[in-house]
Amino acid sequence: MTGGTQLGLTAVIVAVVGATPRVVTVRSTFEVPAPFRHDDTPLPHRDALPGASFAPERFRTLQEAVRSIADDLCGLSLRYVEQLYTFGDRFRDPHELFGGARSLTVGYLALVRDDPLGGDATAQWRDLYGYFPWEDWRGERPAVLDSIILPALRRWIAAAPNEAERARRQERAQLAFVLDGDGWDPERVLERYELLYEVGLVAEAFRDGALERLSGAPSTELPKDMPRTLGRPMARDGRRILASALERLRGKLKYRPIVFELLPPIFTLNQLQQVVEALSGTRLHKQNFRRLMISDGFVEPTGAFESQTGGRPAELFRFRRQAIHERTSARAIPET
Amino acid sequence: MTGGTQLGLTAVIVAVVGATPRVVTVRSTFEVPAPFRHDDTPLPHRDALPGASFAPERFRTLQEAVRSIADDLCGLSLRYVEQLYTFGDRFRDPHELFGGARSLTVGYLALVRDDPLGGDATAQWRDLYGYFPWEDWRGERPAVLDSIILPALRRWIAAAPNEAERARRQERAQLAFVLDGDGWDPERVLERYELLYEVGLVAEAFRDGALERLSGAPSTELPKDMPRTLGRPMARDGRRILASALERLRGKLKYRPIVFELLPPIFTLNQLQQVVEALSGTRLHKQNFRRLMISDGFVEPTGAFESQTGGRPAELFRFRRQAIHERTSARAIPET
DNA sequence: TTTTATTATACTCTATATGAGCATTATATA
DNA sequence: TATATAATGCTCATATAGAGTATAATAAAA
Repeated sequence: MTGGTQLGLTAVIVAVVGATPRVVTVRSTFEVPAPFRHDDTPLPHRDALPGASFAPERFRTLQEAVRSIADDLCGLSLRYVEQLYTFGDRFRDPHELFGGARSLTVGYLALVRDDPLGGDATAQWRDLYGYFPWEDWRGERPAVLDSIILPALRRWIAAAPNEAERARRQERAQLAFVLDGDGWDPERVLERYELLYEVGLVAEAFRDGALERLSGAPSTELPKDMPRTLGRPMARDGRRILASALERLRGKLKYRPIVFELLPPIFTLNQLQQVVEALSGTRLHKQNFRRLMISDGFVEPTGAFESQTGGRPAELFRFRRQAIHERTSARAIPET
Repeated sequence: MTGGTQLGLTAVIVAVVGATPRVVTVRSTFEVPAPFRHDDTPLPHRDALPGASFAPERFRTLQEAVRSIADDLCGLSLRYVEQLYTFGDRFRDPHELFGGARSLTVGYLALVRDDPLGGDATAQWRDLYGYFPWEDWRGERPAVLDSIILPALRRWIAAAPNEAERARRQERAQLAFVLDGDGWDPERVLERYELLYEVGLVAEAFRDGALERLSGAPSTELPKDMPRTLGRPMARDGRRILASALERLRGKLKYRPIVFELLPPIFTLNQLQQVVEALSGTRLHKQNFRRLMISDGFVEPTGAFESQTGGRPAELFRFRRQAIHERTSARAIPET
């Protein structure tokens, strides 16, 4: 049992302020150990997801430990917590490259209402789409797609060493980014991030390649001259975990009423819609959204009105918790 | 850092033979350590899910390690592997009760075609519904529901210490088992298992209570006289992991074409339907199922026919992999 | 005070998907 | 040749999604 494993917990803590989805980051303290450090050592990325190693003696469950981390590091009391995925690929944490034990982390998604941060002084809210600018389709089609991503993908496909590999690349790129035709799937967040990593369009790919070379580990092939990379990078595999979180969130949005965890107890349908749009990254049809929310029974009117709308006052609604029981099954295989 | 943690991997390996869903089990070797053993020490449950501790130096990814375990223990080459969940509750493994380190395991769902087992001589295929007899609604409504489960749930609700708790119990039972009305949700597999555990209708609840008392740990309150318990028990929290797997499988069935991983390359629509029914535990309308499969483009006719049907020969179909691209979004929030 | 801009809300229309059932076809067997 | 059995084809009613038009209630501008 050489080395053993180190088990950590990582939290993706999400809130929505107005129309902006936010995530909590803390400042990463990782430095390449001195013996390996050169003049051209790449600077580590400083945005990290809040996390800590799991202390088995202190917590009965992993979720309790996550709540404690969120409280300690961010001063937040989490409303909704859900396990995402356990990340265990070799070298996911650069410590491993320099003699550290194999590092695994269990990722969690947490939702909170917009609250002030306390705890660790480095904790702060950041715009989620700063990390994934290609994921926000609420306004125009994201400009980076046509200016950078699609051309780079086409070059990457053309550069395939053989025909079979070219076909595979074509298929992956088509599925993730829709090279031609339409059919952007908001849910393929992780697939897209991983493809960009592989193609070398995110800074982490270069950082990891450089660290691997420094440490003497066999390193990934990537162009020497770093092209323009996209989105704000994160320490370790933070952005991969964040991508998993956004993917899960978008998936669940459709069939579980989790948005309400992000809203105040009383809200207008427009606020509700803005939060959904912020997370799904798409625009919705207002009248139909309204019809759906009401007919599904997820909301009920309070009789009160919000008049700061700039137009006709909007009725205030509250979440109907019972609606979960009356839930209609998602698109189903036809029954009997 | 007292004790530390032990990280394992656990595989739920599923196949469908005809209309019977199967899962691989191996024989558990756990024994209560001698100093704690009494005359009335509960017998450990012998069905275990295949698993092993994670060897970080040998594997680049957790999934590689799972494939290796499946090969070593069961002689199987896994077609489809998907991470389920990481189980880390205190005492999920009885070793912990007797001084062992905190044990976590990462659960994986794997699908294979029906293959003979090799490897560990104790590996064998077992009927999945042997573990969850209340989950199979393909024939009659499962008899245990009315004969045992619902009455026990009603007693449990009535025995609540106060009104608030009674309401909570009522709500949970209604959601999971539909005390009255209709609306059985095939996907709430884990919720149902956990409720039965809490109510004391599965043998593991008694085993765990007894082991906790033996070890001196604070133990759960359960009736002294064990009532008739339901389904085949499993070692440790195997059945909880299995329930997660079935839940995930049923969920994915609706929007991802994973059934095809369980079928031979060429199959009739009836075979396809039987596999879906086996996993979902429900009956489907044959003509509509056919219409859906064809219109979604998931299958294409081969031109060949199967004549051992007992009636008109059935056309043989193959899976159309491209259909994944043309995928239609699941029940969606209305767009723009 | 009237007009205009703005947003909320109500309602309508159409295309499609789903749940259900009936009708027809192609086999094996009596 | 008749009968049982299963596969396949087709129709119909209803529900739901996507899209758009119409009306209502405000604040701010004219």
